[in-house]
Amino acid sequence: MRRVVMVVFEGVQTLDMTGPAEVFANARSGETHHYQVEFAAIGGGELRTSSALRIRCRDLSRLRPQPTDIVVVAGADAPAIVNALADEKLRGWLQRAAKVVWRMTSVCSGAFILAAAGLLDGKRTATHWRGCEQLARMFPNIQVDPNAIYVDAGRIWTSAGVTTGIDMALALVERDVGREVADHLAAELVLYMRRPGFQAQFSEALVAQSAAPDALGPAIAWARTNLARVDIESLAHRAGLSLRTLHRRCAQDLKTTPAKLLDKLRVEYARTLLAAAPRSAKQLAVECGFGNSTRMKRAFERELGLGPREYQLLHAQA
DNA sequence: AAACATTCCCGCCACG
DNA sequence: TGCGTGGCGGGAATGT
Repeated sequence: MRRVVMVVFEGVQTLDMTGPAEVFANARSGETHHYQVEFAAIGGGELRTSSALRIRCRDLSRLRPQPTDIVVVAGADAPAIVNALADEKLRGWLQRAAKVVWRMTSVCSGAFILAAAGLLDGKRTATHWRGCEQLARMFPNIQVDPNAIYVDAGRIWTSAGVTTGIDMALALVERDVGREVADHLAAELVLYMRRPGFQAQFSEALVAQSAAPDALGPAIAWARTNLARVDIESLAHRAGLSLRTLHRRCAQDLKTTPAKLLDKLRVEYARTLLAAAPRSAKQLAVECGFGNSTRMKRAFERELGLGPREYQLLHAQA
């Protein structure tokens, strides 16, 4: 039986710790549990999480890292994470543990703590999409992968935001114990779909809309529900902009171009349709506004690095 | 696979 | 003059 050490601190993001904890604590074959979960913080005692939940935890300083341990470092929002980063004892413990334990992992902004302890140098890393740029700036040696849900860098794993910790934990269970147990767990937790590590962590459409000021936002929202019809011209019209200005606004506000934006929305929509029910490539292409399956295939390859067919196969498991 | 057609992008300039 | 906009046109990218 492995021990899972959930490393927490004052103000820790509740789901970052409870999500993975739930996965590990419920991983079992018949009556046999595979993990024993412990919550630990420097100093121990009682602390408050982000959602005002109070938890009682062990003193991390007194916990001796074991070769079979999995360590999970949770994340937090701005003030709490900064305090955690500054905690020398915490960093020291993590550095010592990293040399010993089976796996060192982080959820969300927990990656900042691992980074501050120097454990991510030269490693590919995932973190919350909002923190990607900052992580890359603060630690230039780290290869931040903004698209990953989680990253398996050998003994060190990092996951993106909040609920992605669950996906990572499931992947770890699958690695340790096997596919069956992981699948069973996913079903128990009523997960809609287990996500592979490389799937984009957020909806392109939502981000595009929130980043787009005034008339462009609603126009994008409209485009999303009319993908079978829109083209660049109608999008511009809808936004009340000329083609030229639409190009400029896309470049400036969304760091993309109109054609690429539409392709992204289309691919994203295709993915949700694919997840909902099987359909022919031709029909899917029409529904998403690609028109034909060749164009759709190319767009998929550009956006995701794999075609619709492979994408579908990959998700058939769930 | 290669030639042909279309669409897209962006520098440039004129306008208010 | 400064600032944002719209239209033009050609070369690049994409699609057929």
